Amino acid sequence: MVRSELANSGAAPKIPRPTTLRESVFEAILELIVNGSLSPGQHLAESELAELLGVSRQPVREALQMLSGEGWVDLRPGHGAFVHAPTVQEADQLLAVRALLETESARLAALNSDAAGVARLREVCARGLRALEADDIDASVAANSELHALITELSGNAVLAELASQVSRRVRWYHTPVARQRGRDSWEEHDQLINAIEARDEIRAAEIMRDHTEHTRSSYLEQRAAEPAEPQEPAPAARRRRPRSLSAS
Amino acid sequence: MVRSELANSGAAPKIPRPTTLRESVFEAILELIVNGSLSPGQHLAESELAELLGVSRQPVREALQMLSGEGWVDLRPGHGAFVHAPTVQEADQLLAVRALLETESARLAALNSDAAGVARLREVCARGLRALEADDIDASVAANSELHALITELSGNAVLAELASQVSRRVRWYHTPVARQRGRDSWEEHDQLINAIEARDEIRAAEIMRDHTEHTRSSYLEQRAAEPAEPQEPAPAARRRRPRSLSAS
DNA sequence: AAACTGTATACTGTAGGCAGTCGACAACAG
DNA sequence: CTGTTGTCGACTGCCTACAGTATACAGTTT
Repeated sequence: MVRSELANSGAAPKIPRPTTLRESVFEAILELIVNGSLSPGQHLAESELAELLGVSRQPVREALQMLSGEGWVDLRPGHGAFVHAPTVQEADQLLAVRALLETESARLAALNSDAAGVARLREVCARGLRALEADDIDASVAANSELHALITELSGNAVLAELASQVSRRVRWYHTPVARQRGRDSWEEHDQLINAIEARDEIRAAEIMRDHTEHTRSSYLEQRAAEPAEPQEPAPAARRRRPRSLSAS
Repeated sequence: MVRSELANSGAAPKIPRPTTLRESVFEAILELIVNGSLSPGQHLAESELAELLGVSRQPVREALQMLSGEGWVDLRPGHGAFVHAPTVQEADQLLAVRALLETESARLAALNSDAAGVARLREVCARGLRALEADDIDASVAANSELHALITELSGNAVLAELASQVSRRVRWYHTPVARQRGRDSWEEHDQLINAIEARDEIRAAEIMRDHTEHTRSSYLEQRAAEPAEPQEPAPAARRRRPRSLSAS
């Protein structure tokens, strides 16, 4: 059954399917949170976001609920959405979970990966190092995320990869400012990790990844210890009324 | 500062706070999925669910998005919601993740738990055994879930507990029919696990939990192997039009 | 007879609107 | 002056309505 000539003419550019509005809004708000335009604890009024983004309240509502599902905002019935304010304890717990998930990923990756996978790992690793040399922090951080994501993908466990991805995004938010501290060491550990994966040494791969994630964890805790204290008061949960300023800057 | 007499008159019946409608709808649909009224792959039309539950489409939409976030339904833009149809591979991966999370929970619980926690564990364990003696499968399964939830709680890592809880709920859905197979063994393993936790033996606790979850995993795979094949065709993703029957039974 | 095209139908995605509720502030009583 | 109560404002939660779009069916053409 020769369906049609068009079907075989591959290279379908996949017409720029306008994704649903709620997804665009989701990305937009997430960006505002990650880059700090919206500060933790801040109240998010649907109407204001809607006006700011030029859409109606409905897509904003749905986006906020998606964000709530991934832990970016807290939804208090009747009160609306508040940017999630992570406590030091919670950040630490999240880092612990990330360590667990990534360690297992590395172990499985060592068991399952093939030459092609290793090649991809090396490529990303090289890219990260180049970014580091060039003092391009953003590119370095991005490459770091990409490398970890790739490892979880190579684990062959999609569920694990999905979970690790979510956890990683939040971790990155919490400790982005810390990232610039440890660059060189981090990429050397990555290199050793790839070696272990290539050698199919699951024990060593897991070990290196555990140490690696523990390093970033302790580095995060040091950073926090150096700071004065919790920036936001924990009890009143930041109920300030009328923030009125969503100025994106 | 004596606030008021009322504040101290404990035993507040906590007026039946009407939770938001979307949460009730969420629970209702989840129940329909878990008990099989809605079969995997089935298309869920918002209007029908809305009419069935006596609410408007809006809360249904929001509930469906919550369900999508936890992996119960798949949301295809422009096409609506479909009950998630887990593949054998995915179920296996989920069981692997559960094993990972619960093993770590058991390890941490062994490190952190106190006498009170152990006492609660023993209480639940005893309850589960009684249910088993009485051939009360439902109560036994419930106690099982409760026990595992309690262990994750005792781990002291709330993030880990939250993740484990979500994963467990889905696992339970997948292998509920399998549960009745291994009852006696399961509760004996639980008993040993509690002993290890009480003895602060993190290594052994983790070991027992890993074996325990691996047992249920292999038992699941055996069950699936005994069955003919995948009940639903994977490719067309179940696009059947007009199911029209949401008959709850 | 087979395939293509036009039309009808039904569902989703989004917008707008209304009632209920919560918090804050001000007036009032003790 | 302190504690209480009434009123106002604002926001959320939900419902209804409309437009856009994908699917199925039937009619038409080759």
